[in-house]
This record gives sequence, C-alpha cells and structure tokens, in this order.
Amino acid sequence: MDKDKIKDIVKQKFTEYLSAKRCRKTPERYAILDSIYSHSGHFSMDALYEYLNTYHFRVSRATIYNTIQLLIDCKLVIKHQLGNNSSYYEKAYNNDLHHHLVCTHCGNIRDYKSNELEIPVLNKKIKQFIPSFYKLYIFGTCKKCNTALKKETAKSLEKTKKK
Amino acid sequence: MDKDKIKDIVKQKFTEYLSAKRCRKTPERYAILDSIYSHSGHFSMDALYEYLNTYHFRVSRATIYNTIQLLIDCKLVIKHQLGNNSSYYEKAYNNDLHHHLVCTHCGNIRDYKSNELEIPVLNKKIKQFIPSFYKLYIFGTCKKCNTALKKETAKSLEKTKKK
DNA sequence: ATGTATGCAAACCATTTGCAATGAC
DNA sequence: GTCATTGCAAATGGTTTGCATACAT
Repeated sequence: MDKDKIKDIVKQKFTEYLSAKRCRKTPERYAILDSIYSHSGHFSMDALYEYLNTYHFRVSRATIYNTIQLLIDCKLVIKHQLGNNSSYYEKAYNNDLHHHLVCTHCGNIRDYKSNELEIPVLNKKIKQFIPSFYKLYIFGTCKKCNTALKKETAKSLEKTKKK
Repeated sequence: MDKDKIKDIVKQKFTEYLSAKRCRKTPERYAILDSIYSHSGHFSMDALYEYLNTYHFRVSRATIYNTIQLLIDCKLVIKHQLGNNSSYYEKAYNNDLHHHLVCTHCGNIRDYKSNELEIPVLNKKIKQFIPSFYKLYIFGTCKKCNTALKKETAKSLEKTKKK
C-alpha cells in the first residue's frame, strides 16, 4: 500500500484515539507519528529523537516517550525489550505479521516471516484471560556470530592441548 | 521429578559449564543456583536477593547479576523483560514448555501451557540463522483488569451523557 | 603464588518526573 | 480562560563497573 495513504489512515486512527481519551491533538504528537511511519523496520528511541530533531520537528525526549506510550496503547506502535538495555520499537499498522530472530551473541534483530509459524493464539479461549496480541522471539546465533564462535572454540581447544 | 535430584543435575551441569569456561566454582555461585532451584515460578532480582541474604547465603547484588548471566549462558535460567522496568527470571531446566500471559493493564504474568501451541521453531531451517530457543508472550487483559476496565468505560460514557 | 571472583560504593544510562511556560480547546 | 502538554533539568532505579580484598586453583 502507498506510504502516504497509510500515514493518512494511522493519523486518523490516532486522532480518534486522542479524541476518545480526550487528549489534545498537538503538532508534536503528529510529527512523531509521521516520523515513525516514514521509515520501515525497527527503530530505537535515539534514532527517532535524532531524526525528528534534525530533519523534522523539534521535540524533547520526554514528549517522545509520552507519545510513544500513547501510540502503543492505540496499537500503532509495538515495543520490544530484548536483552540490551534499551528498547526497540516498530510500527504496528500495515506491518505484516512477522516474528523476530534475535542473535544471543551480537544482539542483532532480524524480522522473520513464516506462514507456517502463524499461531492461533488469538482464537483460543484462555481461562480468565482475554488475549489481544502476541510476540514470538526466536533466539539463536546469526551466521556471522556462529562462524566466529566456531573459530574461537577451535582455538580454545588447541590451547588446551598445548597445555 | 524430585526437587533434590533436579538440584543435583543442574549443579552438575553448572559445574561442567564452569569448568569448560575455566571459571571458578565459588560457593556463592552454587548458593545462587540452589536458591533458584528451591522455588517454582518466576522470580525477580529483588526476591532472589532477599531470599539469599535472609535465609541462605550472604551474597552481593553484583555477584547475583554476574552469576545469573552465567546461568543464562548455560541455559539453566531464562530471563524475561516485559514492560515494567525490572526483569523477571525463571529456572529453565525441567521446567515444562510453557508460554506467558502478560496483562497489559496490571503487568501480571501467568504461565500458560498448551499442547496446541507448541511451535516447530527449532526444527525449522532458517536462512543464515541457527535457532536455539524461543519465547512466546501473549498480551491481553486478565479477568480482574477486564472487569475493572469495563466498569471504567461505563462510568466514562455516563459522564459524557451528563455533559 | 596467581589471578579470578567477591563486595562495596560509585557510575551509568534509559526512562520518568516536577515544574514553569506554552498553547489546544 | 483553563488546564493538558511541552521542554528542561533533575531524579529515579535497575544494572554495571572499578577497585581493594578474599579465596579457588
């Protein structure tokens, strides 16, 4: 779908949400939403802050945190917290269902689409719980790290022999 | 399986790991492992620290963090980072496959076992990636929060009418 | 004997908060 | 005009780090 059309839709959705919650429709909030939907893939708080303040619209970190929370609440943004200290975010609307491959060695995150791994979570009746969405993270090692690790292990074994 | 038997096994596994990595086998490390495998379910850093220092073995926070990382590396402990500021941990050995129900409202985490939701992640061939384990989080609202939220919404609508 | 691991306190750093100024309504 | 929102800077708090001491090897 066209990027601009998606932007219009999410903008409208955000407006509806803000109205329903009786929150103000500030230019900062729309600038943040627009920035997020101008890119594809994951982004960090820092990257978003840099982009907004360099090219787009002067906004403080506090406001970005505040707005991101609103966007998470109305399901226009997804937040990931994986190992590292800081969080990663991605847009949620018109973003095909996908999972995340996380390298336990270098921390790199890759999207992973697989029709076979669509999980019937949301259709299931769970006792005392109303499911709304899910996140699946697959941990392992990326090829680069795997190669490096193998070399390391080989070296380490050699050392042991010498001793 | 018997708790003590499991403790013996994980102790042995930990010993093997420490030997392979040429790390010292300190009493602190074994005390931490023992504490973790003395309980069931999730635990926080604080709870572990409190338990160890009150009933078990005087250990500093720094050492617990250090040891927990070793235990994660050798797959005896799993770490979860969900929404809240702090992490949650659980033992990994002899812990039946289960997923996690996370209430987006109160943050409460519940284990969820379902044979239907066993995912053939680890058998799959993924390009340029060697999968090792996965984590599935199902987000939604627990019954308590759902009831509370419904009441709130009803109240809010009433207010709107009055205005 | 050697150098890794511990404990302590300080440092770190992503995120949150308090408050005065701004601006959406 | 009112009060939610912003920006700033300070606070917070979980986690990490530096360093002297202890102790596993």
